[in-house]
Amino acid sequence: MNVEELSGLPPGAIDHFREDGIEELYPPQAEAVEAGATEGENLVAAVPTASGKTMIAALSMLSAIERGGKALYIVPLRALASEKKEEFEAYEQFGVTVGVATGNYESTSDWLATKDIVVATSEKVDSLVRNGADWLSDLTCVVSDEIHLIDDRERGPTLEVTLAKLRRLNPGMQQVALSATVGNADEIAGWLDAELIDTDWRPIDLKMGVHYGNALNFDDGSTREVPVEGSEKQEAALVRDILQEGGSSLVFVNSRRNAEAAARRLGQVSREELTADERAELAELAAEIRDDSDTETSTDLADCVERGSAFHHAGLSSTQRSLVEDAFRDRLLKVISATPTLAAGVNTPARRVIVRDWRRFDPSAGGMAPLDVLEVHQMMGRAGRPGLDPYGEAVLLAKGHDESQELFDRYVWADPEPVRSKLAAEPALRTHVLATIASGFARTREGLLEFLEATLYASQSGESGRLAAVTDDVLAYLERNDFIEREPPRGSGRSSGGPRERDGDDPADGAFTSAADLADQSEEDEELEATSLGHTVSRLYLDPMSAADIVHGLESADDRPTALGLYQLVSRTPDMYELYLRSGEDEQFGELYYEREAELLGDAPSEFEEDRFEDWLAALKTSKLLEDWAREDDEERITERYKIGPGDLRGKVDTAEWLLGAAESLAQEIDSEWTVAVREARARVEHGVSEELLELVSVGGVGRKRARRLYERGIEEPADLRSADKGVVLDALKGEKTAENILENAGREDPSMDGIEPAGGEAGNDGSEASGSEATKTASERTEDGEPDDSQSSLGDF
DNA sequence: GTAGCAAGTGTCTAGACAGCATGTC
DNA sequence: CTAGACACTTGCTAC
Repeated sequence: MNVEELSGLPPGAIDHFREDGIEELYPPQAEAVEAGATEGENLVAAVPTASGKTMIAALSMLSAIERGGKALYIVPLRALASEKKEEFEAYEQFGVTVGVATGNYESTSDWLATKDIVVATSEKVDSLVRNGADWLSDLTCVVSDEIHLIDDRERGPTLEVTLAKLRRLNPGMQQVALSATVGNADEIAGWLDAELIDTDWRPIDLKMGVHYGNALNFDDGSTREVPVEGSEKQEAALVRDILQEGGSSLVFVNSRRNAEAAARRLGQVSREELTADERAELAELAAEIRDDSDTETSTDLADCVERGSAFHHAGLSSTQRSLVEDAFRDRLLKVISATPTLAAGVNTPARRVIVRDWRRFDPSAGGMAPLDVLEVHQMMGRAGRPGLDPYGEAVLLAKGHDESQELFDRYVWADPEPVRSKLAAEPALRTHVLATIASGFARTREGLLEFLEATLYASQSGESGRLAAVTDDVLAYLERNDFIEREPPRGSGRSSGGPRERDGDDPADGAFTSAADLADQSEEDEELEATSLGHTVSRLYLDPMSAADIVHGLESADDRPTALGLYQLVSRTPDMYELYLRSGEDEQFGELYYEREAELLGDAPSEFEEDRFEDWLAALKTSKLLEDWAREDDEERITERYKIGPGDLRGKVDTAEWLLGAAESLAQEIDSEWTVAVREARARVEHGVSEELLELVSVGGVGRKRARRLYERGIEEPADLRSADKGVVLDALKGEKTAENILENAGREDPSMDGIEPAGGEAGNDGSEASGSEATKTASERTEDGEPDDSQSSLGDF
């Protein structure tokens, strides 16, 4: 089918596609159009990665917009949200507007309301539903990308429930679901009342094979000689082999350490094939990486990059990740060894994909467990760059003949697993049952069960017994913790009351009144209603269990909680991913625990309950990390001390910021006297500063480093910036431009630095030696009152 | 004495969404 | 039912 034959798209769209080099639709795309993609029909497209799924979505969304509607594109990752946004922004030339909504990415709901296409993560959509964004009921087309992630234990239920809610809000809307090829795409299509497009078609051929000994055997029967020389590893031989033909490779391994070690070794291979120009460009890239963060991870990565290889995992900072991805896409980097981050993330195709490790440590399995077929196929699907490679190759590595055979059977010939809903797990239901009640989608137990009937889980399981049983457990939990109340049935004359407003007199609750009215209101049933606390928890997007922990912790505090106490409180919450205790650290943190026991909120588990006590210490470790951060320790020092990467540190700080923000709202909600303490702890984590710098850091352009330098020179609050000697300010802030900018932000009348010389430094003031040593002293060697503190430095440096 | 290597032993394990309101060095 | 790569240490040999 030619693009010219498409109808129902906004004027200009077809020209745009043609300019983009698109003339003929791929077969799956043509199939989608025939199935009614441009006419508002529901579709499930289960097709391989990189075979034009986005185009199917685009055709659906654009035609929906042309009919006067509005489209939502749901993605699993923030990085994908920005990738898709950029892709769709090309449509602005023919008048289609695009907005993004993720947790850390701009945008008010009002602003999103004006956009034709909104790209958002599934959690963000869920959050928007909970917060009652009006525009959600204007949607006429919803696309769910990577819908097979519904199978994911943690995040799948969110997608599932959110889709069910969106369908309820907009009964007639078009649903388009994009999936990897999975075992049961037909079931998903059945659930969504959608036409199914299920095909293995790819724009470039994919040859799958297994390397063993000196031979690479492919699924099409062909063989390629790839000898392994001397003590080198199989992957090294395979990378060299394809690199000599000008092809890049992607190596998937099962741990960060393996990724780093492999990248180091593969650098020996890639450096052999570099041109002088490439060497120069790589040196620049390496410098950029070193510049981004001063950590061991950065140095190691930069050392690899100079040789044309790189590793990729979640310990990298987001800047480093995109630097690596971009350079690989530009064919500057020849090989990346990666953990699964790269399989699910943004598009980074390679000529040859090598799946080195097909087993991964899984404590619940008691050892190494084989990866899912779906996951291995996702990695393999990264092989083949459209327009650049004649075909893609995906290779598994076997050490023996038997293993080779096993890999063919297990992964090459095998079909991916079916997608199974994980909704009936208690943690998932705990969250979603509360949200469903709080946002008015159900107001009785029966209404709740009826709502859950619209999920994939129900359509898969057939019997609702288990779901009902878990729901009852969850309801009991929510009631026990004062998140919901059960009320005896009332007469049918009762005003509906805002489903999200506890002070029930607000009758109009915007778009959601209709949703609420749909809820079953049988007069016999007792009513379920979210308490004010329950509404808050739902809107804050907290796991109710986290909220309960926080509330109990705050209530148990007799004295003003310290920052460490609050950090530990949020760190032990299910919403904070645990930092894990290394060998010997149980003792170190056990010691720290006895030292600071009094600061911790709530009751510690007994030491005889080993697992729970260890979790408690792991949370203490996380909170110590946060305290170090809020004490102005350097990134380098923290990453080294906790053996983590810059990306992990950012992640922990981000999560803590979010949870402490939520804790502040909860503190207010329960009228805790510690609200201010929580706010301050949150601000300290947000900016990474000690208490005395909080004021300074509120000035635009002043962060933890600059604030410290100003403070050391006697400028202790924003008002001082307005009166301070400019020379001193300039000395603290270096660049004139920066200094002027900051003075302006502080509200100084005349911020100009013209003709000002930096003051201080060696010259003048009271003893340059004393001030110098004060300046170089790391913050951890200071205590709140400025005295040196022996106990901290001995405890601090493990 | 020491370089170089084989064998033995201990360690440790993927990822990443969310509130709210704006901006580090 | 279920681990295995890496990094570091020790021990041996050959000069």
